[in-house]
Amino acid sequence: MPSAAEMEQRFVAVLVSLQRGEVVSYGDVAEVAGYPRRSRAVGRLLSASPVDVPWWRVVRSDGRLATTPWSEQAALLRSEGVLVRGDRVVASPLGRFRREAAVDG
DNA sequence: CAATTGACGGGTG
DNA sequence: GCACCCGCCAATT
Repeated sequence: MPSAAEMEQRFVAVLVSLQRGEVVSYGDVAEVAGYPRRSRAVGRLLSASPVDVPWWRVVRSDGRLATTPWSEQAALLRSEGVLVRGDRVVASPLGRFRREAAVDG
């Protein structure tokens, strides 16, 4: 059984692999890292932000940004070409881990 | 050790 | 959209 540190290390590996304009959900990061249903652990890692990772490319599974209306996240995403309306990501491919686009005007 | 707390996710009405 | 509900799991109290 991998330790919690190992798990977080895997999370980081996935996070740093995200490309510019690529958006994924917390659950996606956990699953791709090999730890399904560890979405909360991903959020906890980012809340601690112990490492240099593109945290702004991680949103909720429904496309909403972080719990609080962090204007910075929206700004960073827009700077990468991601369409953001209010606290929601729209017309985003949600990275290479999500096929659905939930495209809406 | 029990309860609470989150940058979560899905379901129901 | 809103209000609740439950499951989940590491850290904190």
